[in-house]
Amino acid sequence: MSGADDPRPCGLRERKKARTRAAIRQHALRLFREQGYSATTVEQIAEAAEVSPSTFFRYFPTKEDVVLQDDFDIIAVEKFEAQPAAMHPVAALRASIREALAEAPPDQIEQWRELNRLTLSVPELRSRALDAFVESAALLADVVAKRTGRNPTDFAIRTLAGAVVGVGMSVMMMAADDPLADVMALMDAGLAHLEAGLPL
Amino acid sequence: MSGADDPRPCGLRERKKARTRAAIRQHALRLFREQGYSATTVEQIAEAAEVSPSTFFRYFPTKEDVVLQDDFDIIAVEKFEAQPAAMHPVAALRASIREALAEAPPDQIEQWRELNRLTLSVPELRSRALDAFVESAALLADVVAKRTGRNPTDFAIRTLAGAVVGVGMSVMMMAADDPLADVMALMDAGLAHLEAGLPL
DNA sequence: TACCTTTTGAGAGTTACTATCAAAAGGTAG
DNA sequence: CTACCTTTTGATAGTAACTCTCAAAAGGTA
Repeated sequence: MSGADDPRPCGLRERKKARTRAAIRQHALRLFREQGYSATTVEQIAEAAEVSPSTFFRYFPTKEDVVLQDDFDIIAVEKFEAQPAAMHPVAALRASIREALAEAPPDQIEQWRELNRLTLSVPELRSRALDAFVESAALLADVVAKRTGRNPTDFAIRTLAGAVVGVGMSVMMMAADDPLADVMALMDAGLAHLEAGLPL
Repeated sequence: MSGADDPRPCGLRERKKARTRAAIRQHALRLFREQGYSATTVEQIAEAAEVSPSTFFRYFPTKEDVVLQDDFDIIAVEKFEAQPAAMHPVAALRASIREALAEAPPDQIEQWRELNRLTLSVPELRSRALDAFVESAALLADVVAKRTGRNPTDFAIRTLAGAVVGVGMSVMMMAADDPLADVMALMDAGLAHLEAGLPL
């Protein structure tokens, strides 16, 4: 259920921590599903996971982070850096997303889907997700700058990164309107459209 | 109830409300400037503005809204709708922003600047601002759809709107890095770049 | 003046989050 | 196994952003 945990569980301590973390998230998501995000208190989550509220906050700095702490971005960025340098940035990004999805186990993808759904439907979470998106964009801009041997603060590069992120957000909003939509497929289409020069 | 809708502040009541609202915002911004956003409590603001905390929350649903409730977007959208229908959406948007700035009094512009600075420097505010940005984009997409006689849910249109918003955000982040920058000039340059097809 | 509506403040309550600190559990050396 | 050190945990107390309710005050009207 909780997908990508540490690939090598070393000490007993590490394993227990991972289990606690997974338990908290699992019970949190269940409660959110059953009674809604804001109607669920941290105290309830802690009780369900059989830890103290203090411990909850040790594992997740905020209630939002139970939903938002997500490794998809990180994986995608890793994939991006592995793309051939000659590739157009937008094309490289599309490839990265495709690869990240292809390699992830199905239950991981299903969890991403649920987190996505939740994020889109709770305004509080959506705001923070957008913020994370923008941060990823800054990272993307840096990576693109490195690939093209230009300054990371280059206006053209940052504007491009901004446009990419904007398309991503627009896709998120479209997916929010239609919960049955395949977010990742839409994302690919949106980036393809951007690659084509945004024809109307 | 006095029948007709009143777009102008007529009675004493309306004027007092406007004054209270302005006082709260003014004292809040001063306190934020003096001691920082998060170090300032709603209680302090209420006391400075000589109202009760209850009254503060009647005027602004959250502490964040003191900073974020902003009429620039609304004005810009109005301007946008007044642009000739034949104009390219991005060009029309650039013109709208230019006009909105040209018509606003200098002190209004200065306040926008300060709000902008604050918004960029406080993560909490930034998140919410991004959200507002995206909402404006949805509005923009609708307007563009009307102009071109297409479906408001048209993928190409929403993707274009997303890209525009993304460029806007990227400009905001660049301005955050360099507080001396002229946000509006950067915004115009970014949109011009997008209009040109995002050449690297 | 009398009356009705809107606005306000006071008070109590909820919840996310922070800080501290002693107890418990995990891990290690003798 | 014992003694010891480090990490993790839970209890407690506190802060601050809200929310709700209700009666008093102020604005407006007949």
